[in-house]
Amino acid sequence: MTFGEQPAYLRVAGDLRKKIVDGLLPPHTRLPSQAKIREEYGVSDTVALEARKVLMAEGLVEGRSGSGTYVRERPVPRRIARSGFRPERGATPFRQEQADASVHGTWESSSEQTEARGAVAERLGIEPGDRVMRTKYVFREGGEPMMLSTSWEPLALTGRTPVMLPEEGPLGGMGVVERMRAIDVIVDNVTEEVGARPGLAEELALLGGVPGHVVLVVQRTYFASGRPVETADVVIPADRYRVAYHLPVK
Amino acid sequence: MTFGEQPAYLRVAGDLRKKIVDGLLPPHTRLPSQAKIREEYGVSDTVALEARKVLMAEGLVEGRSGSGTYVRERPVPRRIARSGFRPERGATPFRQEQADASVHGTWESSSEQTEARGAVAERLGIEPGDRVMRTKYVFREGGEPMMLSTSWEPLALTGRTPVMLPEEGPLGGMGVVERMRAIDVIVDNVTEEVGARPGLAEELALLGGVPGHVVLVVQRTYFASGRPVETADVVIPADRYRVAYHLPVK
DNA sequence: TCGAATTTGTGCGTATGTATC
DNA sequence: GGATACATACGCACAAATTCG
Repeated sequence: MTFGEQPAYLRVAGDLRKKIVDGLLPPHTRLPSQAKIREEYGVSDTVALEARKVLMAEGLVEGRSGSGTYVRERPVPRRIARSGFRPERGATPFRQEQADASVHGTWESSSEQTEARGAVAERLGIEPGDRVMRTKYVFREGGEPMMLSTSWEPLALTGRTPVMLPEEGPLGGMGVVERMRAIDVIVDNVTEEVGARPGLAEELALLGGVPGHVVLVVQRTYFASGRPVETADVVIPADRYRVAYHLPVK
Repeated sequence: MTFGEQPAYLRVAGDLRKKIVDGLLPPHTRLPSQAKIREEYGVSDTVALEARKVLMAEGLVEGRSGSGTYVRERPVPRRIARSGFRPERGATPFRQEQADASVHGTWESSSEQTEARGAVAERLGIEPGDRVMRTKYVFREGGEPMMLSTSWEPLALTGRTPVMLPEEGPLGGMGVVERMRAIDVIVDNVTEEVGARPGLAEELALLGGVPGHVVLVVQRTYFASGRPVETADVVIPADRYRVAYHLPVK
C-alpha cells in the first residue's frame, strides 16, 4: 500500500539507517531479524528483505547467514598526505595528528621492462609499444597492507642510467623526484586524479578486504618542464584511508 | 532449482554481463525484457528481476520504467579540477569546479541556521552547539545532477554581515573566497580530503544512481590565517567523475 | 553429540501501480 | 486508449548456516 511518496522498503531502510548513524544501533549489534522487521513495521517479508539489502549495498550492515545482520564497524579513515600537503610546522593549525598515516612503513616492489599500452602511453606522452619500466609496490603500515601502486617510467629517459631501477642502486627507494634529479631531470609539477570504484578481487586479496569494498584510485603523473617522466596508479582501500591535499589560495 | 553451484540470478546476470562487455549488447541497446529473460533462460520472474538488479547495481545497465532496461554508456570519468587557485575574479565555485567540463551549469541551494555538531565543529575549530549557517547545494550540468554539497560557515564570523547568506545579496553565489574578502577575511589556504564510500539511497536518488553506487566525498575546509572559515562535504558520483589536483613540486 | 529453533539467502507465483510507447 | 515493461509489494517455500539447549 502506498500511503505516502517513497516506497516502503526505503522508508524502513531509512528508519534503520537513522538508528545506526545516531548510534542507537552501534557497531557489532544485530539488526532486528527479517521476521521482527516485518512485524515491527507492519510490512511484508519482501519489504523487510529489500530494506536490508539497501543497507547492505550502502556498506552499513553485513549479513551473516544463519546468524543475523550486523552493523559494521566504520573506522574513521586515516589521512594519507599526498603531494602538496606540507604542514608548515609551527605557526599553522594543520595539526599533523598522530592519526595520520605516515608513508614510512615497509614496502615490497618488483620491476620489469615492458611495453607501454594505450592509456599509460597517453599519460606518459609516448607511443604505444615504447619500452617502459613498470614497478609494482605493496606498501604496508604496521604489517597491514595499506596501498598498492604500479608505476611506469619511460626507458627512453632512465634507460642505461644508474636510476633505471627504482629500488636499486645508491638512490634506491628514494622517490621519483630525487632519482630524476640525479640524472638532471628536474621534476617541477605533479597531477593527481582521484577516482573510486569497487575493488577488484585481486586488489582486495592483497589489501585484505572483501569483495565489494570500495577503493580509491589515484592516477599520479610527475612532470619535468611539461614533460611526463613518471605515472602511477595508486590503489587505496577507502574504508581505511582518505587522501589529503593542502593548497594555497590566491 | 539449484543445478550448479551459484544462484540462478547470478548465472543469468553473468551471462548478460558477458554479452555487454563483449560488445554483443552495445550501449543504448535494450536488454531482453523480464519476460524474455524468463523464457530464454527458463527461470522465474523473480530471478530475471534479481539478475537485472545486479547489473543495475554494477552500473552496467539502467532501468527505465515502462520502456526497458538499457545498456549504459560508460564514459571515461570526467575531471573536476580542484585547485586552490581561483581562475578569475567573479568566477563562481561551480565554474571552477567544473573546469574541464562544460561551463553551463545550474545549481539550487537552500540555507538554514543550525548548530554545529561534533565533526563539523571540530573541522571549524568551534564548540559543538555553536551556531552555523548550513547551505545545501545540488549542482547540475545539462540538467544532469553532478554534485551535491553541504557547507557550513560559523555565524560568529558572518552573522550580521551582508554575506551571511551565501546565495543572497550583491555577492550571492560568488564563492567563499570573494564573499569572505568582502568582510575583510582573507582566505589563503584550503585542505581537501578525498574519500569514497557506497552512496546513500538519498544521495543516489538525487544524483541519479542506484543503491550501491560509489561516491567520492571531498571534505574541504577553507582557512584564513590559520583559522577555518568554511567547511564542506562534496559528494560526487564516482562512475562519472574524478577530482583532479595539479600541484607544484617543492 | 544431537537436534530443534532461528535467520539469512534464494527462489517461485502473483498482483498492482505507473511510466512509456 | 491499449499494450508493454519496469517497480513495488505480498505470501510462501526451502536450503544452508548458525545458535543453543
